[in-house]
Amino acid sequence: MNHLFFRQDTVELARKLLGCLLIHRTPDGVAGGMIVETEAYVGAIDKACHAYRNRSERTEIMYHDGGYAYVYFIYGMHYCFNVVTGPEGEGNAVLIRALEPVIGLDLMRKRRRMNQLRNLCSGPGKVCQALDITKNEYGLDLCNADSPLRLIQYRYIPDAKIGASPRINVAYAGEAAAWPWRFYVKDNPYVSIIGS
DNA sequence: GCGGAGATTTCC
DNA sequence: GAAATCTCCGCG
Repeated sequence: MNHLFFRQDTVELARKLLGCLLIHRTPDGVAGGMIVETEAYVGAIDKACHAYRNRSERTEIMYHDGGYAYVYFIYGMHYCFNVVTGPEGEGNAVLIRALEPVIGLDLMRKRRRMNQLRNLCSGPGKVCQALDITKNEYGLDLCNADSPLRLIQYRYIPDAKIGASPRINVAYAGEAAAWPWRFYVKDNPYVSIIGS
């Protein structure tokens, strides 16, 4: 995947990223999984987006060309991983909310102190803990074949298998709170909220 | 400087 | 249902 791919419309990309593999290589080994749940955030119009009228040191990477990693720290204890999308200057990103574990299962189990496969990567904070993604990964180029953090085409998810819903925990965002910009693979047991 | 709130997870 | 826990931002 190259930067051209990530320059597409952000909501469209949130759908297309389902079925891709996210892989992180560290000195401990390689870990990764298939993306099964995403959320789109669009800076120009979306009150829930960190880059909504808020260009700062923290959000700076969101304004770059698509295909870079945006990682932020939340609630004093968790990291969340996003893919920057769209052309330069817009402030868009797709939050990766859940993976189906594929590579490095034992490494992820160890990092999560958890054996149950369904609880390894079923939430944005869990994904970062299982893959050891922290602020050190902020700004990494996801398109570079030599990068330790990469996105790779893996499975094609047909439209009929894609569900949509409002995004999670953005009630404060006014009318944007109701926009159906969360996407997930239907009937996949590794999404963060079962039954939706 | 200070205070509040947050794209979460976990356990009671 | 609430605690844990910290960084950033806005206010003044």
